This record gives sequence, C-alpha cells and structure tokens, in this order.
Amino acid sequence: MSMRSRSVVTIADVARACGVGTMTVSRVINGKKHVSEAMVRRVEEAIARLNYQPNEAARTLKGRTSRTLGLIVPSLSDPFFSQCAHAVQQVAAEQGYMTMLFACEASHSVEAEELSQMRSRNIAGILIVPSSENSMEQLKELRRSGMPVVMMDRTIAGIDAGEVMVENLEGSFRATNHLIDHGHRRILCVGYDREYNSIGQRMDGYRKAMQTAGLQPQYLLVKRGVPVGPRVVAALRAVKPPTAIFSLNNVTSVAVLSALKREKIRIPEQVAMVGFDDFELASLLAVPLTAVRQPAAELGRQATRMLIDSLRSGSGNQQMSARIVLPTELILRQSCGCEPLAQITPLD
Amino acid sequence: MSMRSRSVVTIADVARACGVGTMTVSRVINGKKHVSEAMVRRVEEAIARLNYQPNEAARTLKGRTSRTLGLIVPSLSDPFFSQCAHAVQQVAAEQGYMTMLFACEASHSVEAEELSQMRSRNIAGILIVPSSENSMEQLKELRRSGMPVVMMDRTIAGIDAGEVMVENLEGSFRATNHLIDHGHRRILCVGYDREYNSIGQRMDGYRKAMQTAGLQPQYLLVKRGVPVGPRVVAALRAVKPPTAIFSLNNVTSVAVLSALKREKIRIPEQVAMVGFDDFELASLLAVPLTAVRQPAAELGRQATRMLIDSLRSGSGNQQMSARIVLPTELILRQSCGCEPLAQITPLD
DNA sequence: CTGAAAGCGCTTACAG
DNA sequence: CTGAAAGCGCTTACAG
Repeated sequence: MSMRSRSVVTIADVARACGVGTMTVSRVINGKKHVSEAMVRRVEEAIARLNYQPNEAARTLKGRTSRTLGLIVPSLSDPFFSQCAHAVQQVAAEQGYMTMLFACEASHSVEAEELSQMRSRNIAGILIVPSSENSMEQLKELRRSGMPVVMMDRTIAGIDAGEVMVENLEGSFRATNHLIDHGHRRILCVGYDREYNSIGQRMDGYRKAMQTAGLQPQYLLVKRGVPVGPRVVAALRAVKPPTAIFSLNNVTSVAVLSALKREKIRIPEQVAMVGFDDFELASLLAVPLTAVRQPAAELGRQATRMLIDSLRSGSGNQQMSARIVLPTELILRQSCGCEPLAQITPLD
Repeated sequence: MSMRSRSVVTIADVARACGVGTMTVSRVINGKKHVSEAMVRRVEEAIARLNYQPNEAARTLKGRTSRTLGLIVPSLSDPFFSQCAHAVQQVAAEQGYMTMLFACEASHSVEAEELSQMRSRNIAGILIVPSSENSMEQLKELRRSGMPVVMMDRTIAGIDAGEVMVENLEGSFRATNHLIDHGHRRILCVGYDREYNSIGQRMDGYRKAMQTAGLQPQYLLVKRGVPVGPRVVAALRAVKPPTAIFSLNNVTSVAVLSALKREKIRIPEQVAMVGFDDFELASLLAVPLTAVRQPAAELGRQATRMLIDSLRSGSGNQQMSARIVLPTELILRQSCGCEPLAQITPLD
C-alpha cells in the first residue's frame, strides 16, 4: 500500500511537543477534569498546531465500542426509507454519533453479512428496518451479547428490542372508510407482500373497515418481484369489478397508477384509489393521489433517540421494551373522488 | 457502560482452543498460504464453533487503514443522490469494502466535520459529491497525506482527485435544441444556483444551443433556498414572455411544475418545458416531463471502481488524474410539446 | 509449516 | 494536577 504517511501525528507527538505525558493529552482531549487551565491551553495549542486527530480505531480498541450507530434499511431508492435514514443521521450527528448506513436490498444474506460487519466494527448500537426473519437469530444473538437494537417501521416478534412503528391499522381503517364514504362497496386491497407485520396491520385496518360496513374484503396480493399492474387490470375487467382500490404501499401505488395509465382507465371515474404512504410528487400526478402519510423523518428521529438513550443509560444488557407508535394522516387529493379543490396539500 | 460482554471471543481464544499460536489463526483468517490443510480445517472449525469475529478496530490499528470507503453526498432525499449512493454501496460490498455514508446537507461545516471524522476513522478512500469550496482545503490536505479521493457528479478545481462526471453540456445542448426545434425562440433557463461546475456546464450547453440558433439566452437563477416558482410565474407574465423553460435540475423542475399547476398555466400549450435530470414519476405526472436522464447508478458504480482501483494499485500518493464522463440521454415525453404517444418511456 | 515478541495509538487503573 | 506501565486484539517482521 505504498508509503502512506496518513495521520502521522499521534498522541505521543502532541505529548512530546508539550513536554508532558500522553495521559495529560488524553485527559485534555476527553474533557476530563484534573488538568490545570494553563496545561489545557498548552495542549490544545499543540493539537491545533500539529493538526492532531485522535485515531478512532485505537480508541475503539480500548473502549470496546465506537461512537458509531449502524443503520440497516431495505433500500435507499425508496423515498420513505431515505427520508428516514436522513433523519437518523441528523439526530445521531447532533448527539455526537456517526452513522454507518447500509441498504440490504431486502436480501437476508446481505442483511446477515451487514449485521456481522457491524459486530466486528464495534458499532455502539443498531437501528434496523428488518427485512427478513432469517436474520432474526443473528439479531437475537447481538441482543444477548448486549448490543442495543431498535427496530423501526416494522418489527419481528421474539426479539427484545426497542420498537418505533406507525399507526398502520388506524391509517388503513381511515383510508378504507373514506372510500366507503364515497359510496364504494367493492374495494380491492392490493399489495406486494404480507411478510411484514406493518403490511399485516394495514390489511387488518382495511378488513376491519370493510367488515364494520358489512362489506366483503377482497385481496390481490402478489409476491415481491411479481408485477401487480397486469393483475389489477385483469381484476378490473372481471364480472363484478371493484370500484375502488386500496394500495398497501407506495411501490404498489406507483405500479397500479402506471398500469391504469397504460390501459387508459380513468381515476376516480372508473376506479377510485387511495394509497398507503405519501410521496413528494403525489400532488403533481395526472390524478393527485389521496394517501395515508407516514411521518418518515419522525420515525427515524424517535428511533435514534431511543437507541441513544439506551446507550447512555447503559441498559444494553437490560430489557429494551420501549415502544413508540406514531400517528398517520390521511391526505385527501383527487384519486379518491374528492373535488379538485377540496384540499390541495402538497407534501412539504 | 455496564458490563458489556460483546464479542468476547478473540483470536487468542481460538488459538487456545486449537492449541496453536495466534499467528496461525491470523494466517488462516487472512487466507495466507504456509498453513497445512489439516491446520486450516482445525482452525476454521474452531472459528465456527466459537463464533469468532475478528475485531476490525484492532486490524485497522495495525494496518493503518480499514476496508471502509467514505461517501459524502449532499442529501439522501434527492433520488439522484440516493440512487448513486446505492450503487456505490453495491459495488463496494462486492469488492469487500463497507461504505460509510454521510449526507452533508450542502453545509460546508457539516461536510468539514464529516471529512475529519473520516480521517480519524482510517477510511481507506473517499467518494464525494463536493458541496462547498470551503472543504477544498481539507480535501487537498487529505490528498496530500495520501488518501485517495474521487469526486462525482461535480468537481472542484485544484484538487488532485479522480473525477466521474456526466455530459452536462451535451445533454443541455440537445435539450435546448429540442425546444428550438419545436419552434421556440424565447427559452428561459431556470435554476437554483451556479455554484457547481455541473450546473455551469448545463448553462453552457443551453447558451451554446441558443447562440448557435441566433437566439438570446435568458436566465432566471435564484439562490438556494429562495423559491423559484413565483419568479417563473412572474417571468411568464412579463411583456414578451418565454414560451419554453429549460430547468437545470430536478429540484427546480418540481418547483416549476408545482408553481405552474398552482397558477393553472398549461404545459406545453402556454409554456413548454424540458428538465435536466429524470426521475421515476416523470411519466406519471399531469404532464409527463421531457427530461435529460443522467446515469445515476452508473455514476456511482464507475466512481467506486475508480477509487478501489487506486486503492489496490496503492497509488494513493501518486496523481489521481483519472477522469470519466458518462453520456446523458434526452427522454421525450409531453412537456416539450411532443405528441402523447410519440415515445412513452417510463423510468425503469 | 509454525510461533514468540513487539507494537499499532489510545485509555484505564494505579501511583505520586 | 501529572505520569509510567499495562493492555485492548490484531498483524508484521523475525526466527525456527
């Protein structure tokens, strides 16, 4: 690796420059008391002059844990997760923590690899949007060894970790009721998978609303990777077609919207639509989408605070039973059948 | 920090379990030769049984540089950057590197802090979408101390670093020409800032096209943070209003689109539009946006490869003059005035 | 093919 | 208030 001379300045150099022991320099760096004012100034001057930067690896090696948080999200291309990640990073930075961010692509082998990387890098704590039951064992073991963990957006049962969720059931319930209020009786619930409890809760909210109204729930669920668009179109061409669609997440909403556009099926005249998960451009679409807005940034913020709190209280080995559930909000636009000017709420 | 017992298993434990020296275990881990097959098996079995994970901090401390790449982007909420970041992470992971991802929020103080964090964490190399001239000094110093650096999307002069850019000038030239071909003579170039060379190149492409056609360039540039929407609307209400708009990036495009919608100004009838930077929902908008597509993922991929190459060749202390420029593509939709069915190209 | 020793840069008790 | 010594977990020469 050639003769890298990077970060040549060590604590010993600073100590030498001041004619003191390394201990004294260390104390100054770490803001410890028991150092005379004059000495503090002398050392700080030398640190500045030599442009000394403590070597984090060495600190970590002693302290056993670095001031770094690990964050695992399924993907960075989903704006929901990127907003969330963004918030995590901000709060962490404010509190003096760095964030190592990983996208696992919803693959459990990638997720597993990342978790093991985190362990070997002495991460202080983990924030995760869990993607796979398969990583559960690893997460459990991490918890057992005292690593604080907070799950966000969705959770996996049987893991003693902090949880920050969103009111999935309530949001879906309200969204579905809104469609029912518009007079719809055959409402199709469309989504990509039921493997996460967040999605499960959304389905429950939909079902509850339908049953409360004496209506028959109807589902169109496909495996991840299978295009929903064509299936939805087919469903709309059946004998007694649904007159409205409730979509379980933004990826599905976009897919459905694309398919409807391709087939020139008009919204809300031929089929009304409400989606779970709002996004920036929802109000600029051909038909502005009525959607359940989730507080993505707030989710990240709260989760980060929870994790840092448990780090500070040193409760790594204790139970991490904290649980926060954040409210969702139904943003009315036109895809549900509301009047164009009823309420134009751009995201942001 | 209570009695954390994390990662108790060390190389010494494994060595003891096998009745060998730590050196032998180290050799097995690092895939070194000079170890007997039988020994390799014995050690690997012990590693698996004890669930041993090498401590990265200790390795780093010895090797002076960790197998971690630092990535700084202005923001994660801009899909262009998040796609880019995503690609970086994938390529890095394939090559056995982790990525530390930071969003600097286009603030040079944040950027500076992140750069200094990277140094103290023995990052192997840096990938950066530079946000501020102010961090230039720091970047230069990092280079001087042998840290490989690759700038992507935009570059700052005077820094000896690898560069991966996009054909900004060519893309803008083609986009502007397309509007001219539609018969427009008064085309307004709208954007948020000219502080980056990428934006400068786009403006140059626009100007070149205008001048070549014997037309007068017209600019509407506002400082970051100042809303462009109202200004554009005002410009459209002037005496000889522009009949077309060329927007310099996606943030601006969305802002303009919102303003036009709010004012019920029809596209492309009242004003045509082409934007630099394509995005997923561009084809589902009320008026599908004609846009210059940049290869975001490819940008990240190439930059990462360039960085890792220079890491491998140990050329940290040498010149890093590699430079790659990737092509852009004009995606025709309807906002420019093309026929609805001319070419419907959804992103992805 | 295998191992004992030294040291990476820092901090943690322990003395003065 | 200040410092010398030991050690965190690993790898790098150097021997055998």
